Amino acid sequence: MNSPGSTKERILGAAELLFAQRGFDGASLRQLTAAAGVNLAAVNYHFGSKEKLIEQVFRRRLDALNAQRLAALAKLADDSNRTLEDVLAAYIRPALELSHEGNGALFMRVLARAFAEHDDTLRQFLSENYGHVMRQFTAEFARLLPQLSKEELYWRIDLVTGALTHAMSGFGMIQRKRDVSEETHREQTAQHLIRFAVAGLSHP
Amino acid sequence: MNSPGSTKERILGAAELLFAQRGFDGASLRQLTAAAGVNLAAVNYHFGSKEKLIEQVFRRRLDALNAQRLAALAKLADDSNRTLEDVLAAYIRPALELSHEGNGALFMRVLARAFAEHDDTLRQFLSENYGHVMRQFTAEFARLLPQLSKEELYWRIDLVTGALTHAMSGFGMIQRKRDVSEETHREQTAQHLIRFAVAGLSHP
DNA sequence: GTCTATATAAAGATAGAC
DNA sequence: GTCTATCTTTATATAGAC
Repeated sequence: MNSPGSTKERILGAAELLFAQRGFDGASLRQLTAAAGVNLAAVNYHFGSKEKLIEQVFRRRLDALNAQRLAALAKLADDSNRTLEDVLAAYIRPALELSHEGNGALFMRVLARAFAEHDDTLRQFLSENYGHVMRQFTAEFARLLPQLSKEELYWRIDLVTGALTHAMSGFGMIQRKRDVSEETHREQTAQHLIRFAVAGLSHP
Repeated sequence: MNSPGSTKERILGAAELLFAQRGFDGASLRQLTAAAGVNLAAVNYHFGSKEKLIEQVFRRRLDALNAQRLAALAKLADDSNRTLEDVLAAYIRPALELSHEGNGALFMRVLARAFAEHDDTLRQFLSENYGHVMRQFTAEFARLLPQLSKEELYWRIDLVTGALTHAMSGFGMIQRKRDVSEETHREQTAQHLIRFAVAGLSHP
């Protein structure tokens, strides 16, 4: 790992912010290095190219996020009474925690952009590196919803994924009311998302 | 309106394709005019700027689409027994029809990009020109779901919107099976989306 | 590891001939 | 309304001094 204030880390932080705000094409290396307070040449020195930098922006967050999701799912494997709520919580809560720490909310916007981009290179990178996570959760959904055909299940998972991605990309703007604690607010959000996902997956 | 093969119309068609594939920043005026088979200078002559061209790409589809949605909603106003399904169908079916005609599916991808962009200029343009549509539908949802608090309703509408936008942006890739007619396939898709939306909005 | 300077390509936009 | 030619800015990337 990199030390917190290192050049590499500052570039990654600035990249996350500017990619969230202006997109991968919209944010130039000039804006990016200026925001990070480093030299223009530093990106190519440390990452090789803009493309590689983009991959590292994803890796920095997704490695930990998906490890947490799989750990939460593994924990449930012991419990033979695990419910759809439990499995969805294992998927949603780590992302929700990330979106409330530091610039995690910005990253969720970057992720939502990646979804909308339909860019083949990026999709392949995400699929190769993190595809196994979705596959494990899908298997678990199939187990808990045996009445659904394969096609029906895929439809619902796709719709739920779209809903969650969209919602989490907006977290930078959701205003927590002053009389609600940070903890309570996060818990309410989790409940909204989980209940919606349960309804979307399991309706008759 | 423009004649179908006019320079203006060909630019709009090429822009829709390239914006869907590469985004607003990713698609350059050079690529765009080359694809349209027109001169580079034609964009600035006919539209004034790239920004104005982007607005026209939206107008060309959204004017008709949202008019159809409101017309379908108005038709329901007579029926005092109208259901949530009816209202959702009024919102979803016109978009679904658009996405199956000509390059309509490409436009749905452009629209999904616009959602993910979080670009203030674009959001303001869409809100100013088409915000009244969402407001009318929201009022209708509130009437049909009186048990939900305002906050709860907004959450659910936001999640459903994300799901539908995501789903419709993928229509270019959904493979219709050979033994299913185009008509049947579209009807099945409509049913998937409407049932999902009903469940997401009205779960207890 | 960081800097300046620069190479090279491509962007949006416009002027002026036809 | 369409063309060529060009202006100006900005992009990614790299070479070579420190």
